[in-house]
Amino acid sequence: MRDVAHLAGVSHQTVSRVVNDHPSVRSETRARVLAAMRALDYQPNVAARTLATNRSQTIGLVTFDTTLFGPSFMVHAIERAAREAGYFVSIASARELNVPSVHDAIRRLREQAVEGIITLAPVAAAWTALGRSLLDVPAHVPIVGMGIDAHAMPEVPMVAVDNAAGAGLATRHLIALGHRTVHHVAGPPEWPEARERMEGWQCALSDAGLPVPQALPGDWSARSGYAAGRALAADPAVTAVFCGNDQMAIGVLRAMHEAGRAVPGAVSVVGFDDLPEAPYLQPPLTTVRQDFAELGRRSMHLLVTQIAAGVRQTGQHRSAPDLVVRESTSALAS
Amino acid sequence: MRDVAHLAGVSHQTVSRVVNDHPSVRSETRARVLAAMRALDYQPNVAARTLATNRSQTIGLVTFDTTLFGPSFMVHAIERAAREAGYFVSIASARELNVPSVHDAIRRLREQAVEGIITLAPVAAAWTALGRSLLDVPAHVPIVGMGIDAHAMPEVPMVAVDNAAGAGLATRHLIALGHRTVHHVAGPPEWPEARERMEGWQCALSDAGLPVPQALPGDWSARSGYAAGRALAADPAVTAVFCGNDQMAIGVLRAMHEAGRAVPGAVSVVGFDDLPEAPYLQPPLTTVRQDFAELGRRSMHLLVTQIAAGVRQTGQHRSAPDLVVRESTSALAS
DNA sequence: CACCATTCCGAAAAGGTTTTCGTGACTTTC
DNA sequence: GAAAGTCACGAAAACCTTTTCGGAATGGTG
Repeated sequence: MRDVAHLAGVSHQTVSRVVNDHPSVRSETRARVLAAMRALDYQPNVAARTLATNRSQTIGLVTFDTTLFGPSFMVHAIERAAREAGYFVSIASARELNVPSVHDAIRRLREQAVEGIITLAPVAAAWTALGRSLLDVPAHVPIVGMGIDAHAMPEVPMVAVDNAAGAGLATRHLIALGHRTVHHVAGPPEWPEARERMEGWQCALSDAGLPVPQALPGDWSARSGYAAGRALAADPAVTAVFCGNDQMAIGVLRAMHEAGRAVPGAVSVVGFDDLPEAPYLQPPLTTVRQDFAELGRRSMHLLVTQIAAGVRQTGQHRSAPDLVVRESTSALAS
Repeated sequence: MRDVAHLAGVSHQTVSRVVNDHPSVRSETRARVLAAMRALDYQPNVAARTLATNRSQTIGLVTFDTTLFGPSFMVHAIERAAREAGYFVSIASARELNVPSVHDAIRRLREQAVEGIITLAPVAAAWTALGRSLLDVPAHVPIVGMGIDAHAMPEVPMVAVDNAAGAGLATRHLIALGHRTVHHVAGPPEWPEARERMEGWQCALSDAGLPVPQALPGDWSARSGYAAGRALAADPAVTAVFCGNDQMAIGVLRAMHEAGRAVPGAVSVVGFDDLPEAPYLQPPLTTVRQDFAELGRRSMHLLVTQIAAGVRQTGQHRSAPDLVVRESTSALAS
């Protein structure tokens, strides 16, 4: 910067003014400075700027498993939104699905002086711990939780799809097709999304006065869906299955096929997420679509608002999912 | 830090020494300082440290579409490896699939003073531009390209799976099953991976003295695979298809099914990547597996080496893929 | 012509750490 | 017992910006 100032024949403060678009600098001077900057390939030093302004222009993202479709899409959407808002994004993943890992990721991020944090990691328990850490360091760190447990963490603003409503949509769709009950392959209970979807499914069944079978445990993977599917296929009473996500639905479809139970002829299957591949599965999967891009934008917006205001906000921001009916569901053959 | 020093009754330099594990500080003093740090919940200021040491402890990741399985997995693997090596990772995505976008992402990263860059974005053309930018700013910025065009960019070290070899494996597998030729659904030509797989497929056919049909264009998506699949299904001469990735293979499987052409009875299909869902598709997909986690570790290792040495390295680091045979391929019924 | 506003720019402090150098105290060695 | 060496720590400079304040030049006004 000193060199630039020297070359342009001004002082370094003037260069700073040019960089920051300060009004009071003659346009002729500005041009000279800009020329010098280009000539020397000047790159402002973020560290020094951060030190002087106390603003890092960076937000932190704590992830757990970016291999899953939802989170990976979210990373993309958030980066996009952050760039447009003039922020960099730094990511820190939780090593494992437990409290210390999430805590550690947040610590690393804060150490890096991020201006705000968005978290994609699940673990209701970890959020309790986060709450504690947030109380330790009073609420000057803006944060938004994506898909966190709203009950356990009322003081953290959250944005998520309305999972219970989505599950309700799926379950009622199957009920309307005449199924006497709907079975459920659930995601891991550590994920609030999984629990909410399970609740939505339970409620929809209860409200319709139908029996609520035991849900089968899954871990979001097709492999776990396949395992659950084999169990369901063995029971001739099973005619409708709602899966916690599309990957597990893929596993269920496979298990049904192997067992010779036609989908949707004998068994109807519904997923959740609407993967890009969903229309091309065999059969094309009926599923609940959530608008990940919109969620990403919303969370970023919420974070920026908090950063600007310097005040923690609260509240749930739920977006409504849609049911996309394809060919994996049909009326119960009576 | 001043407060910590004051509380511990030492000067701030001593605190710095404790933080940086400098040897010459009496253990009793160290304990006092550590206690003070804990008491005041002291967090060292990264900006100031970066300013003083000229090291940001951050590496940059330029991505394009983290929605695709490969890249999203890679982000995960790299973050993991980076953390273990003591680095933060900051991501910047290219807005579009062209030169200025990639260039801009790199500029943003460099502005942020990252110590090195790993790029997951494709576009051979963009890499040419990157080469230019690297010459503008002489090689003090360590970099590694994942899946870049090795011919166009010999001076940038790269790590990738041996795509041509993988494509050869797949194609020869089909040839060995008696197929008279193998059709190909290719990824977008902007991606070097797609071009290398295409070349591997061509070579394998030529080497076997078989005719090389026109490849069908795809964009990695199941949708594009489906479109290509419909065209292939309409041609009764088609008995074997090698797809540039698993998603497109999903689309092809669907198209074959709709057209009433049994897989693998009438047509054999091979994919590339080995998605976690691949074993649960209908039929379970024969595909080429690449070890994404290993690739992530390797690229990080290469980057760290460069950062430590302060010298740009070059060379290709190829890892060998495996063919995973499942049920979507079978011998040609003669 | 003197005075005031306004515009443009420089001087200097501040931000929090690392690092080099120096100093005093203590230990070793012949 | 003195010289040499080691250890623990403090003083101060350096890293590169931003920002506040004040000064100088310019232009306009009474």
